[in-house]
Amino acid sequence: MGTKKKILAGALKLFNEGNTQAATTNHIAAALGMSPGNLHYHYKNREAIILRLYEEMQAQTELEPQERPDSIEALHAHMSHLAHVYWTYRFFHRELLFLLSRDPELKARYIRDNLAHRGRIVLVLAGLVDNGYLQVPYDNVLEHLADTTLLATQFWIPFLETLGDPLDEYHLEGMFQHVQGAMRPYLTPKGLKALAEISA
Amino acid sequence: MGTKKKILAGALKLFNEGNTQAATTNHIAAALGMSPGNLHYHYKNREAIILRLYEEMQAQTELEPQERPDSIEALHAHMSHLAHVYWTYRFFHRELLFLLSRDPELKARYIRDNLAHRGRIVLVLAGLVDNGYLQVPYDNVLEHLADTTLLATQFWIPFLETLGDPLDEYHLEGMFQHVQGAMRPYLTPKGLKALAEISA
Amino acid sequence: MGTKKKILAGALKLFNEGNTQAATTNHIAAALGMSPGNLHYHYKNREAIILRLYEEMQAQTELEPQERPDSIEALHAHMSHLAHVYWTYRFFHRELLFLLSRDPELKARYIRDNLAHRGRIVLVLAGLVDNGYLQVPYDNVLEHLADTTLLATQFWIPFLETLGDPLDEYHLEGMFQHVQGAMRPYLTPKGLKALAEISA
Amino acid sequence: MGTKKKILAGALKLFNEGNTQAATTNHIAAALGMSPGNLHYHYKNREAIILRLYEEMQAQTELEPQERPDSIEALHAHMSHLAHVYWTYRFFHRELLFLLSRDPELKARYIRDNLAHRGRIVLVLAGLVDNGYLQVPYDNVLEHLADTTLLATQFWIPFLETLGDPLDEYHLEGMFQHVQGAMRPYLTPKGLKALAEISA
DNA sequence: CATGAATGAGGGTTCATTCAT
DNA sequence: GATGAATGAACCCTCATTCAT
Repeated sequence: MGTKKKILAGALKLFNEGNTQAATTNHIAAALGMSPGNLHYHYKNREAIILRLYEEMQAQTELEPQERPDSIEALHAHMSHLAHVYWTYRFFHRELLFLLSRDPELKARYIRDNLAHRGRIVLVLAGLVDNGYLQVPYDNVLEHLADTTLLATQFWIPFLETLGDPLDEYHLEGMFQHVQGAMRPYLTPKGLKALAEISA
Repeated sequence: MGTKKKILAGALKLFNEGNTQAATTNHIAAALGMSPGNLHYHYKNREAIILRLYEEMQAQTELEPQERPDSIEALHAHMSHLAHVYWTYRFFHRELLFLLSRDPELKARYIRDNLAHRGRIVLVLAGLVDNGYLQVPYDNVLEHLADTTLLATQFWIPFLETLGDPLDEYHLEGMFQHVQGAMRPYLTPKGLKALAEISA
Repeated sequence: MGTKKKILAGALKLFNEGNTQAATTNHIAAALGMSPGNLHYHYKNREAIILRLYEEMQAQTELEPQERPDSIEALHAHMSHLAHVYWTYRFFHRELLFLLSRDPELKARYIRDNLAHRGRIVLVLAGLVDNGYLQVPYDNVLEHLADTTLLATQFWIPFLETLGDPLDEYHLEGMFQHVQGAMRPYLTPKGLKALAEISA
Repeated sequence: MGTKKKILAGALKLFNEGNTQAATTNHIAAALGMSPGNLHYHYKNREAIILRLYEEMQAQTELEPQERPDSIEALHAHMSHLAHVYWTYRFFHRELLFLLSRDPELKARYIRDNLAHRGRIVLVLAGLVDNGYLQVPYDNVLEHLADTTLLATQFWIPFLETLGDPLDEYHLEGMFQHVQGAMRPYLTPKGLKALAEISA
C-alpha cells in the first residue's frame, strides 16, 4: 500500500529534522494529514517504523558477492553510494546506540548485520591486496583498515556534526577521504595511480 | 553538598545501565530513596544533571599546556586516562548526538570543547614530530591522524557496542591501539621502539 | 462535537461555584467522568477553555448596529439580557483582572472588546438624547454616564458579592437600576414616563 | 520585627507587579534574599501575608468619627488619600473576588468592613446635605450616590486597567471625578462653588 | 531568629495505543 | 483501510510546608 510508504517517508523526514523522540506517532500522523489510528493500523508503533526504515536502509547497502568492489575505483564508488544512503537515513546513525538500547530486536539485528559488514570489508581489502592495489607489510594492517572503515561508515556523519560543520550530502565525501588517508601508506604504485585518477 | 554528588552518581549509574530517557527524574530519585521534589531542588531538571555530568567528565580530560603528551609513552598514558574517563561516563558518547539535539546549550558547549580538543590533538601530534617520534612524508597526515584520534576517542565505546563485544573497561585499550595503528606507518625508529616498550 | 460543549459546560459550572484555580483540568475531567487525556485532546489547556468561554459570553452580548437600543425600554431590555449573560459566566468578571494577568492574549482581546463596548455605549446614549429621552445640560455628562454604565456592567456582580448579598440572578436587576439612577437627573419627561412604565 | 515588615514589603511589590498566584512564598523569600523557612516562621502562609496586607491597607483608610469629611473639599481630600492607599495595595482590588474566594476569613472580614464603609459613606453624604452642599429632591439619591462611591473606590483601578490605560498613581484622580460627576446634579450653589475651587 | 534541605501531593500535560464507527 | 475520540499511565515539575541544625 502507498500508505505504508508514505508513513515511512513522513517519519524519516521528521526523524532527520529533529530526533526520533520528538517525532511522536501523533506528530507523524498529523504531518501526513492522517489519523493516528490509521498510522497504528499500518505500524504497531514507532519502533516498528524505525525497524522498517533500518531494513530499507540496510537493503540499499547490501551487495551481491559478485558486486564486491575489487578495485580502488569500485571501493570509492561503493562508499559514495553508502554515504548517500546513510545521509538519507542520517537520523539512524545519529541516534544509533540510543535506538539500539530501546529495541532489543533492532539491536540483535544491527549487530549481526554489522559483523557481516565487517567481514565483507575485510574481504574487500584482501581483494585489493590480491589485485595489487594494497601491500601489507605486517600483520593487523587489514584489521586496522577494517576498523577504520567501519568507524568511518558508522560515525562519520555524527563526527561531522560534533564539529559544528554545516552538514549536507556534499560533505560526506570526507568519509571516503578518511578511509583513503588510512590506506595511503599501504598503497602500491598501482593503487596510488588509481587514487590520483579519482581525485582528478 | 553531599546530596548533589549523590544525585549525580545515581543518575550516572542509571544512565550507564540503560539510557537517559528511561531514567526519569522520578526514577533517579526513587533509586536514591529521595523525594522527586528534593531532586528538583538540587537540579532544575534532567538536562541540568546531564550538563553537570558532562562538565565533570570534561574537567577530567583537560590538560594544562605543560602536561601535553610529548612522547608516545605520554600519549598512551593520556589516552588510557581518557578511555577510563569516557568509560565512566559512557552513557554520554553513547547518546551523544541525541543529547546534543535535545539541549542547545550542551550542543554549543560540546562543539566548542570538541574543536578545542581537536586543536590540542594537532599540537600533540606536531610535538611528536618535533621530538622525533613521527615523520610525515606528505601533507594532510597530521590532519588525518587528528581525525582518526578524534573519531576514536568519541566513538570507540559506541563502536565496540555495535560489534556486540562484551564491554568492559579492559577492552578500551583498543582505543589507543587503533590510534597507534594509524600512526604506525609514520613512526620513526625511535617511535617504534617506544611503542614496542609499551606493548611489552 | 458534543464533548467540546460538555467540557465548556462542566468547566463553567466549576468556575462559577469556586474559582478557576481550584478547578484544575483534572477536576473538570473527573467531574465529567472523562479522562484527563480526553479533555486535553479537545482543549490545549485551561486557558483555552477560559478563552473559549469568554468568546461564548462575548458573542451573546454583541449587537448588530440596527439592534442598538434607541429607547429607555430597549436599553432596559438589553441590560437585562446582559445581566443574564454575565450571570451565566459570572466567574469571568469575578476574576477578571486575575484572568487577564495570566493570559496576554485574553487581555488584549478583552481590552479591545471593552473599548468597542464603551464606544457603543456612548452611541446608545447619544441616541437617547436624539430621541428625546435624555437631555444633557453640560459637557461630559455622556462620558460620565458611559463610565457608570461600563463600571456597572463589568463590576456589578462582584460589587454585590462584596456586600455579602445572597446572590442570584434576580438581584442583577440592580445593575440597570444603578444606571437608571445615574441617568435620572437628565431624563426628559418622556424619559421619566418610559422609566415609570418599566418599573410598573 | 523588621523582618515581618520586609516580608510584607517584598510580597506587596511582587503582588503588584504580577499576581498573587505567580508570587509563591519561595519567590517572595528569594526576592528578599531570605530562606523560605524564615518566611514561614514569620507568616504561616501566603494567605496570612495577604490578610496582613489587607489589614495594613484597611487601617490607612479608617477614619475617626470626628474626621469624617463634612465638606466637598474634605471629601475630595479623603478620596485622594483613599486612591493613594488603594494604589499602593493595588493587587488587592485587582484580585479582590479571587482572593476572597480563597480565604473565607478574609472574605468575612472584607464584607464586614465593606458594609461599614458603605454606612460611613451614607453618613458623609447625609452630612453634605446637612451642610448645604447637596440637595436631594427624591428618595434613593443618597443610596445611589453611595453605590456609585463604593463601586468607584473598589473598582476604579481595575476599571482603568480593563481600558488598557497606562496606569499610574496620577490617573487615579479620575476616581473622585467620577463620584463628583454623579453628585453634580444634586449640588447646591455652595456645593458647585466648592467644586469649582477644587478644580481650579 | 534563621537556614535550607527535604517532603510529597498534586499540577498540567503528553502520548502510545485502542476501538467503535 | 481509515477516522478521531477516548483512555490512562506516566512524565516533568512546583510549591507550601516541615524540621533538624
